Amino acid sequence: MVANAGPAPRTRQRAKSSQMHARIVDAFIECLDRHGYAAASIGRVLDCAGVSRGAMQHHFPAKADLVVAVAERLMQTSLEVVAVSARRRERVVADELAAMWTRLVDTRAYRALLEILNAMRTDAALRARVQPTLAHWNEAFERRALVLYRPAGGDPAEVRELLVLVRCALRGLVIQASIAPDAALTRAVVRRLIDLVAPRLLPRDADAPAEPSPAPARTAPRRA
Amino acid sequence: MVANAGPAPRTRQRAKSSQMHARIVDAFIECLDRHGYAAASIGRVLDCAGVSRGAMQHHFPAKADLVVAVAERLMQTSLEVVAVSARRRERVVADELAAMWTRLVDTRAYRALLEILNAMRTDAALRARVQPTLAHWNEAFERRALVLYRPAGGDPAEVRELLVLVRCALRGLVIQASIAPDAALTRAVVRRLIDLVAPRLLPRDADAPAEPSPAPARTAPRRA
DNA sequence: TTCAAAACAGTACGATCGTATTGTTTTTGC
DNA sequence: GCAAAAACAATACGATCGTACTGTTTTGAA
Repeated sequence: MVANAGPAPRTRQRAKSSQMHARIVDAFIECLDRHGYAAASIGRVLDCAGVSRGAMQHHFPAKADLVVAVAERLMQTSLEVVAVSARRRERVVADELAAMWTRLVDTRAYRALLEILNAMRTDAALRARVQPTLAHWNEAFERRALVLYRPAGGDPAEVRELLVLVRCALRGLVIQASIAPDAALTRAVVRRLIDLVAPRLLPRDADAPAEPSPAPARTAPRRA
Repeated sequence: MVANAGPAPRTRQRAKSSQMHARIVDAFIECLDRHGYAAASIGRVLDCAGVSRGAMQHHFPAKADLVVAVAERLMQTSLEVVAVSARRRERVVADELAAMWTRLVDTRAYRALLEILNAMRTDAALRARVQPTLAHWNEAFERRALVLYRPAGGDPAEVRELLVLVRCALRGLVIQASIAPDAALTRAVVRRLIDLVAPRLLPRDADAPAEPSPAPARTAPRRA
């Protein structure tokens, strides 16, 4: 529950504290990515971060606190990544979706988050604690999406459902790419997904016309 | 490595043995689905199956043996499910994809398999042991797919890539549906996926013409 | 019938997990 | 400067994990 955000640490103590806090969190993220949720034990995180057991106990009285803190930080980070990616002026839908893979999903941070999300499936207590942040995360995504895109088919639910579909597909692709590494296939699948979804999402404020997409985009024209 | 398939058990001993074998495997699958990979400990499986530690030791000397056996059984089972689903005469692509969700993915068995697949991401030893079966599994899927479907775009790689996309999307949707249960949204996303993919997969042997798909299928016409 | 092997049962052991506990250093408010 | 609190360090403990080990029953071939 320690507020990590902001330039807060005025005193010297809080500076050291939040620095240690960040070291633990970063180490846990790395352990999640490299060893998975089950093997991301406290001892391993301690070794990875180079901190003592007492420090861990002080900042995170229980392991669940650490997991929740990391989950919340990862979700916040992912929102920032998406925001940065959208602040660009180009606004080509296909490029934004492609960036969603390279900059957001195919990332150490997202793989770590995926481990937590998957753990939430069977851990009711964890699910209950992360649920609020997760809901806020989803809402933020959808609110942004509805501002940026309008459905090609006219159905207002289409944007939301398509973006859930994209997220799920990329999520599943992370696992696929990890257990059967085939970079060419992975790239091809991402492109297929984009070719299918992008024509149905039209940019809302036309700073640039950016792909009016009258044609259903047959066989991946290598992007316009 | 005990051959599970076939009507083999001629003797009384082998009958009992394979029965016990199946009980352990089934219990492990249920534990994987309900508690996740990390919490699917031997003790829990023992309680769930109601067998002794000695029996477990006899049939599966190490836990990895159990995991591998279960992974292989689950993959084999999923192949059978797909085969049954394809033997029907209707051959409507959209229906087949829909069945892939309800009969294959949204299933206790597949959730268990997903736990193992996800564990393979970070467990190199497990990945190495399951890799051959996994490769065979993927090949079988793709071979069948290439027999049943032809690409609407002419690109022969399209069928393979689209089916990988479908599998990944449904895989990610399993997690989504578990951590944020919204049955309506889940169904809607599955339908969106089908509406996007089905028009690009044409049935090969036209027992029935079954959806020639000249129109790109705009807003989910509730299935033909 | 006999005997060895398979099948199962139950206990024991070392390792590791998460957490509680106690002690030491550093920082801060007064 | 000083007491209190925060921050960090280090050890200890109970629980659980996976596996090894020893005993008992059942089975199949001779």
